[in-house]
Amino acid sequence: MNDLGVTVKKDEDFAEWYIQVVLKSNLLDYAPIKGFIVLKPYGYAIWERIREVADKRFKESGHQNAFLPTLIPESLLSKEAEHFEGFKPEVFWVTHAGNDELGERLALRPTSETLAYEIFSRWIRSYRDLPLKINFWNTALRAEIKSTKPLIRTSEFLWQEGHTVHASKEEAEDEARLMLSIYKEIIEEYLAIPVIAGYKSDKEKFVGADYTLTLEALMPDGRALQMGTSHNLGQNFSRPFNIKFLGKDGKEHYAWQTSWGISWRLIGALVMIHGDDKGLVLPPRIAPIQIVVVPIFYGDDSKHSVIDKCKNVYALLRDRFRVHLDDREEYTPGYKFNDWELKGVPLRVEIGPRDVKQGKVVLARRDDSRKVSVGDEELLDAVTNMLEDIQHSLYRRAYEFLKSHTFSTLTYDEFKEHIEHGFVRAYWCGSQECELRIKEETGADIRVIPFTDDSINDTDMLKEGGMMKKEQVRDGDEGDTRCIYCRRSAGKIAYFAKAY
RNA sequence: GGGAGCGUGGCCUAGCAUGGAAUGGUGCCAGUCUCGGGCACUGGAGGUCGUGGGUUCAAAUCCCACCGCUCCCA
Repeated sequence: MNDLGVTVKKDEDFAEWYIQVVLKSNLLDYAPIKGFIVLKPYGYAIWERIREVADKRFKESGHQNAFLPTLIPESLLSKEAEHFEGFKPEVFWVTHAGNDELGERLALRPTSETLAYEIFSRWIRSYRDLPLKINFWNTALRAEIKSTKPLIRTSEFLWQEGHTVHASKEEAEDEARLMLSIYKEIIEEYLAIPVIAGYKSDKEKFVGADYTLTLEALMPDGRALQMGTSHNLGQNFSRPFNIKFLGKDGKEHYAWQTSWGISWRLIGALVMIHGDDKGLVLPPRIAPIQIVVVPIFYGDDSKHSVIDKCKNVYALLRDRFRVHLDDREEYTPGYKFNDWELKGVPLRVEIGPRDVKQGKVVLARRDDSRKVSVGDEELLDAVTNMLEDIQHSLYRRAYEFLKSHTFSTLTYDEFKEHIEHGFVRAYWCGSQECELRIKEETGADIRVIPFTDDSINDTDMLKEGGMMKKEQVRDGDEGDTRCIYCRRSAGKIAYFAKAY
């Protein structure tokens, strides 16, 4: 063993493990500017898969892609005061054009609401122009100086930001909810990461939004990670940006808006949740390479028959799967096994002289390291089933982790103990003061206030009942539903956790 | 905002106390040999010791300043 592989164990030094995995598996590299990274081809291929899946859903639900400039004049960015105050500390400013100082500073977009809405206001005149539903695949820049982490917290990140304009409040609400459910589907069914859906508290919501919907996942170190957000902006932006339309009633109305986004942070979550001591483990539905074929040959005698069989298998699988034939001659099979395991390819097909002779191949799973030998005629079925099985067992494993690290409690003492290990589900009075105090004393935030009135969460946790029961923290708690902190009567149930 | 530590071939690293030819591993290149779990051997290329200044016959080593990075505390 040498330092080509990951040299620390995931459960012994998680932070170091994460860095080694993302670097050594060839996802990314550091850039020469603090807080910035370079996404290498293998990492970008994962982003392309996420983008492919998401883009399809966006288009199916009536959204169109467009492009916006990176620079936003200060006068525009500051037009919505609360929004500006929120982003100000992390804005990069362009102050010069060549040698000349600019009359007005230009922000490198931290997010595009202000720029997009200035433009939207020129496009919208009548209710017939609505709804306007546009998505941008781009990057955003936020100056992160402390505690940066590749993919999780970087000063520039790849993301998509959707921006919509609607004629009614209800329509905007539905849109915000719909996009969250689309995100949830992508994250759970493709990335195999279970999430908890609900509202952000006022303290944690997007600055300028009426409310923010969020999806929260739990990382192996017990910290929560925000996976995607969808904001109902109400009329908070349409007023300052003057997005008005003439309704059927012949009167002018301010429009109702949403914005929503997911970023390459999802790749970071993927690494943390599914990875192991050997490196990455990618769910088949999102893996850029689902199957790698590795030939094993001794001398020239068997070499040709092995290579031929590998090519046949490759051709057979290529139509239905993303498959790669590793025919490099300068590396030994053992080296290749380790290399592809580091890169997280879900399934490996090994073909050697023995397999050629017996009319078989060896299939090796990345998730549990099991190897099986299957006859050539069963190959297609076996591969299909195994990939599905890997997809589901990865989700299952992540789900069991989330479940076993989500604690329900009625006492603050227990709260402080559990908060070190995952989500704590507790009653909360709804006051920001309690929220701040808890943050101060324990380092934990309210990550999500779960939905109680809809079907979004019913796909998993809630359906199983028990600890996830909607109206109660725990079964039979009707007698004590007071706030975990101030002991006043509680209006809500909230999930607390330390966050990235 | 406060404190501590670290910068040596692509990467990791020895050397620094007590100044005197820059150590080893990995990776890279060539060849031979191998290949069912990171093969082995031989040879080779690759270094402004973060930057600038100072002390000294002599500085990776001691002193000063700067730059960069990491960690801890608020």
